[in-house]
Amino acid sequence: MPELPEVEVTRRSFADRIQSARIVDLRMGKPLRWPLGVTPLSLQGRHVVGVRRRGKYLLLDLDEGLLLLHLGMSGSLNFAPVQPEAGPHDHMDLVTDKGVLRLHDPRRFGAVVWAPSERAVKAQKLLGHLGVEPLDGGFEVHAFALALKKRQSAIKQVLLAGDIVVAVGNIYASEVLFMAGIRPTTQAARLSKPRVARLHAAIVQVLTRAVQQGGSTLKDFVSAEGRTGYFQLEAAVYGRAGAPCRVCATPIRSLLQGQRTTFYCPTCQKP
DNA sequence: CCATATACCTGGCAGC
DNA sequence: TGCTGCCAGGTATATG
Repeated sequence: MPELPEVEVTRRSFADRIQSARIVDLRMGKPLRWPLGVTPLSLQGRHVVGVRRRGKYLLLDLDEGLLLLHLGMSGSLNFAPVQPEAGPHDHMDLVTDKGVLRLHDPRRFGAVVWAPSERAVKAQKLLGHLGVEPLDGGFEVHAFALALKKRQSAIKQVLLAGDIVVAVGNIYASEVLFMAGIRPTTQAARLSKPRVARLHAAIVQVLTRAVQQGGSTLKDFVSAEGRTGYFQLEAAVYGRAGAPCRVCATPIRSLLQGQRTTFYCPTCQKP
């Protein structure tokens, strides 16, 4: 579910409301991707200092240590003054004096991990080799082009790998390549400088627009205040195999790349 | 170092 | 109606 826009929309939907909240309790449900790494009891009395995003991870900074949250494929957060009794897929309740932050995650690919510091997070090899943030101003065309020159695999898979630029997932990789007019199977290293520049601009534009639209709700994404996203309504190619291209009416095609489905327009996107 | 495959887990849906 | 197989927004890890 959650790529950069969904994670960012989620962050914005509760960051201010949980700011300075005091942790009363932490209740964990079924096991997630990794163990919490600390006893929930020891978090009682800590305060939430801020909520940041790094790639698709959310970082809850506490006055001592931090909680690292990941939504996996099917996760969503909800922040409300009071939560009803937890259902079978609610696996974390962070109870604070300002409200309860609940993680709902049917597939349990998500994670909640405590670390004493960001240095410790890296030591646990969690936020290992993440690339640059595409919307932070540190995303430079020239460095992007240089990095792509070193990669022989298909551009779609290089974008998904996230070690050059983070947080572009399976939906937005297809969308970004459509906007840039680039065939997803094109070898990254073979892209000309002007085409890399178009791709760079497309990444920034598509992700910015998707955040504005509240993310994409394909199935069940909702922000922490329960809002669905609208970007999927304007998706050019994702999920539209067989449907006419919105630009040239050629039927959109799909293919498998590294076990993930890719969508593209064979006319608008050149190898 | 690089590239690709695999595992994790559950629910929804098409097809029989 | 009920079963089976396949698909789904991610990513650390193993393997070549």
